[in-house]
Amino acid sequence: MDKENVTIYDVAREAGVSMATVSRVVNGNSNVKQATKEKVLAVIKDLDYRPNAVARGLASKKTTTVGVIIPDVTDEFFSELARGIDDVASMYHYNIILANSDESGSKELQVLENLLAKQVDGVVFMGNVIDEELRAEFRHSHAPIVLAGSVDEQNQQPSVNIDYIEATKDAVKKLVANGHKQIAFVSGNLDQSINKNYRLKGYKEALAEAGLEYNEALVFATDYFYGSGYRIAADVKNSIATAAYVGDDELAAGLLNGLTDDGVSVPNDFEIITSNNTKLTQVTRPQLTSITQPMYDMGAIAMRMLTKLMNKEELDEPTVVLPYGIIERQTTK
Amino acid sequence: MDKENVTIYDVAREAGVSMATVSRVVNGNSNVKQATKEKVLAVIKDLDYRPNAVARGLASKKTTTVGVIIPDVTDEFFSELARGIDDVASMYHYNIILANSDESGSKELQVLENLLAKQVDGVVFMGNVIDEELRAEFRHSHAPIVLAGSVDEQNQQPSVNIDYIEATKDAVKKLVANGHKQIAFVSGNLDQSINKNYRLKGYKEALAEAGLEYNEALVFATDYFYGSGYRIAADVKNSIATAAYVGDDELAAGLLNGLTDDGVSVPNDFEIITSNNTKLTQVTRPQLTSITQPMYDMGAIAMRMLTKLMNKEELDEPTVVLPYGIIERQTTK
DNA sequence: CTGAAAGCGCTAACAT
DNA sequence: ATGTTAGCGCTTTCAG
Repeated sequence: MDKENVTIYDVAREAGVSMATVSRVVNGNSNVKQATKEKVLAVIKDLDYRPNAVARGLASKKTTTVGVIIPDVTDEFFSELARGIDDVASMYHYNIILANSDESGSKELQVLENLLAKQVDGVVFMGNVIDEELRAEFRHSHAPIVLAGSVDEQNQQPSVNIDYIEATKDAVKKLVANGHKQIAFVSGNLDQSINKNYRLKGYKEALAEAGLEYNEALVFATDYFYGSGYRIAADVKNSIATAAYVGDDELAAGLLNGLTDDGVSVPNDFEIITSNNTKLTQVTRPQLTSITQPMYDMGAIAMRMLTKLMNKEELDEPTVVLPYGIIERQTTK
Repeated sequence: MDKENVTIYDVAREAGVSMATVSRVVNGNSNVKQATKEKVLAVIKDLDYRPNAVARGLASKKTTTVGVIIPDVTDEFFSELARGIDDVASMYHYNIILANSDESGSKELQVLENLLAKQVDGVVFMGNVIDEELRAEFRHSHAPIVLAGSVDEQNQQPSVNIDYIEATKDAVKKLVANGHKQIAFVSGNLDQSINKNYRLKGYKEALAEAGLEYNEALVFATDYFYGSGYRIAADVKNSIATAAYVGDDELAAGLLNGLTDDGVSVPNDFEIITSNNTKLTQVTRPQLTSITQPMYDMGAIAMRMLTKLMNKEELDEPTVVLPYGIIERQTTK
């Protein structure tokens, strides 16, 4: 029942040509007479020949697959990026091996080694803490690696991002402009440099420019879950804050609902501005005012850059910084 | 600069043994003297040898990667499934090639052929319309294929699901029990058999059992976007419906908000029950009452089944039907 | 317990 | 325009 797989050799024999010729027509090499080409094509169809990509990969040293390391596919922010990546990947005839890392350094490292062992032609990495070990693996890698929606303080890898410092700063300034003096900073873990060295930095800069003092009691760091935001609402309510900048939409949704359920009226009693403009921001009531960033495009562009790198082309700009915006909805006045 | 890749041959030479022996220690074959094993391991570490998975795949005819066809990673329902799949895949040392299909028959087919060409050891398929061409490819496939969260009317493939007919029926019956006589059925495209032959069927059965007449004017079929739900709200409001069963959470969230913004008070004036219990259901205000289904587990179990199949083991049960539930939140009384 | 050797199915010079 | 011939880096009999 398991009929033998038909190989390039079979079609060569059947078509009365050499393997090389078959290989040529399969790969669209123009150096083949029209007549032979047709004959070969006919045999291919007849035998239902399907080239073995693994063999091809071994011989050509190209697998036409790229690795994608993602914190969590279930996270709206990253899944949007992943979609952008996959769309342009498939446009260029690449497949993606997707691996969840949970932003765990050890998993990221192990997964990366795994991908490299599988001879991926390149990888796009998403994750916000790049330790020395990982960095070493990046350097060691034969395949190009680009970062998407992920900051690298040392800026050694090609990457595509928005300016997180400025974006956060703008968001906080908006709150300042609305008259707030006590603004909470709510984010994920401060071990992640995107939170500590980018968002928090932008937050501080905005305060400084407004002549407001930085107060650690207004910094709430947790994780990225809705429930965490909901739970932290009580603490925020009990603080002296009258508004909050939030680094993640699920967190913001949780905070908003927690506050609302606790009798706080947003935006009348409290204003909120969040960061990613995912679908969630339109679902909550009131709808969340948010920084906007082009997640899909970030993924798409990162992948496009990767195709160039894999093709040994020069990058015009190794670090692309995309524009962000702020969309005012109903959690700010 | 591009230092030559170190191959199994290099370590064999360096360790003074044959390639076969190196291969044995790399693969944990017990037939190696402890001393030789240690020597080889030392050389491997020394040379930083990394086995080439592509070569391995060609020689062994196993790639330890499985294909995953998903309608859209960005869809919460499917991304949860994907996470379950990836987690058990990595537990069994498989990687997944993830491909978005947008439920387009032609893309699904093309992607499947592609995956098969890459010699994946198996595939898990998510998608709700399986046409004859695709089915033929399934049959033709050398690699086992299991369906996850996707119905197959002909039930030819191993699959894991919940009982969509019963679940929908229960949901609608709940609405009936709450006194409703005019219940709207809101879903994605009726071309998808999950909507037409499962959900709608369950809906009709519930009506029939309640002695209620089926009324086509109460059937609203659109797609799976929040905006579509929001837009359709007006039509629903203008219909004679006093409650709705909705086949998708984004759609339900849209409907809910559309209705609310239009002055309809849920659940007082109108009740809603949705289907997937994704994160969204807790974010909306009022929170959505929903059918619950174990998305993550469905993915995990599907992948677990696949590992058995790839291992030539028998499946106890080719069609696993997981339990569902209904969680009452605030869009029903 | 270890080695020799034959592939796995294809690409890529190099000839012709 | 087409064929010959080496590999690609590893696994896997088969011997010993």
